[in-house]
Amino acid sequence: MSNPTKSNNCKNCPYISKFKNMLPNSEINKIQSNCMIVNFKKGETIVKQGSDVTEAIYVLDGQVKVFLEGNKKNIIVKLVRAGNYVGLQSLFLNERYYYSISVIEDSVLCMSSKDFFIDIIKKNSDFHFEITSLVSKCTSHVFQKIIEFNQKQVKERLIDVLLDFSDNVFKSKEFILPLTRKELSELCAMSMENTVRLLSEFKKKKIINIEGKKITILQYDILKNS
Amino acid sequence: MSNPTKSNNCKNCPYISKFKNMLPNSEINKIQSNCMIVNFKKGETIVKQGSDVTEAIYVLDGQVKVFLEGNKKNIIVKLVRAGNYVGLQSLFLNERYYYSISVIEDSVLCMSSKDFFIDIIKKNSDFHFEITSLVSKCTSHVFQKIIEFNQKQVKERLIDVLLDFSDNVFKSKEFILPLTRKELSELCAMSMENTVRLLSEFKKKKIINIEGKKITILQYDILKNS
DNA sequence: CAAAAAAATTGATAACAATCAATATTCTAT
DNA sequence: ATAGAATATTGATTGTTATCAATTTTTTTG
Repeated sequence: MSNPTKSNNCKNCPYISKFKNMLPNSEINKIQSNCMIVNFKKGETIVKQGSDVTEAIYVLDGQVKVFLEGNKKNIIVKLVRAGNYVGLQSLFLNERYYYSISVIEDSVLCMSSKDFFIDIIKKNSDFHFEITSLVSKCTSHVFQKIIEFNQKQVKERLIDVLLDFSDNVFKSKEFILPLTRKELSELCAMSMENTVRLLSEFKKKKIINIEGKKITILQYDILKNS
Repeated sequence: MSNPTKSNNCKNCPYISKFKNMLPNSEINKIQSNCMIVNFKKGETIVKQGSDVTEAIYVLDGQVKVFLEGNKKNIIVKLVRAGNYVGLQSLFLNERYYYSISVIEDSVLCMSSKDFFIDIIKKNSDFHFEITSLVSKCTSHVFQKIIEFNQKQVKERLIDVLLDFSDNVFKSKEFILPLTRKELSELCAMSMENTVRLLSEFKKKKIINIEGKKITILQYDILKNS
């Protein structure tokens, strides 16, 4: 983490503009003078499981992971990319963080204090409603994870993650995995050895190609139906 | 489901009074004339996975389960008792229900239409904030479930459920399980056979006693540390 | 650049938990 | 009250996935 700076222009922020029609200019000005831009380097921790919730956190650039720290292994609940809040679901509870957040590629975050943020949403019902929807969407996502982790086997879970990267994140059959093998396994809630083994199996069958972190999906349909 | 009736007095409803200080009387009157009291019998379905979200649902009496319907087995994500909303997290999304809700003991529900409910929260920021907090709490709960299901073994999961009933639900070492063995296993995300096997094991070791659905925790500390 | 550390890979083994199967018990409805 | 259905129980077996171990490759850092 380095160089927290004041925002100089929320109105032109490509991400915050999503909320422009929910907030009058006067409120955006208030947000601008109350938020802080902070740079994080890959690997740095933004939020540590068990710590106090003091800030609303918005990812302006880069990508972060939300994960649960277990005894030996972690589980990555989701990746959050630029243009999204992260950790919103803890902002409205008098509880400590029950998960950690760290940075998987150099990132820029926008932070506002919890009290300030709550004040803003209470005074702007459309924005408030949007925030409620976002928390709901997070809940929905976690429900899906429960299905994913408990009703599917490791192979299917890994395939789902690969297809998600291809279909939704990079929108390309070829992409650079922004995760280590260990992180990939944490995202699938399985052991790293099995992750590697399955990737090798797919490669041997020429369903995908792997060069380090570069993955190419060669036979999309076969992968999808494996 | 039977006999939907108009509410006759929200102000004296022991549950809704939790929100009294967040809503002016005029709004409570509006809620009263816009909500419907519905009785459900044990086993009946309130919400079917995949169906449209049209109502805000509040459990006035009884108990319901929220569960994910998988291919062969279900997973119960949570039990919701009297005095709580259920399914709130779907009310603010333009998505269908991604889970089902059904009744595990005869229950009385209070239902308001989605649009009406959203209108109410948008006009009452304290109540709105409370609803946001409740959705957040739900998210928090589901996160815990991910840990529970993925970092703990079946034995520990079953123990956790038994202790939760003893400590938090019935606040007694002896209680009548409101679930079948199959439902208990779905709450622990494990097979029914293993659930029964483990219960039998605990009984044989005289850690608990079982007579049908009546469970008595005989050696609390040993159970807790098993 | 070299040494050390971290990450990735592969094989062998073990543990956990699901499934299958058979039977017993309890509940439900006529 | 009784038949049929649903639920519960126990044992045997199988399959999946984690763990352990050993090695290779890549990355980091002094």
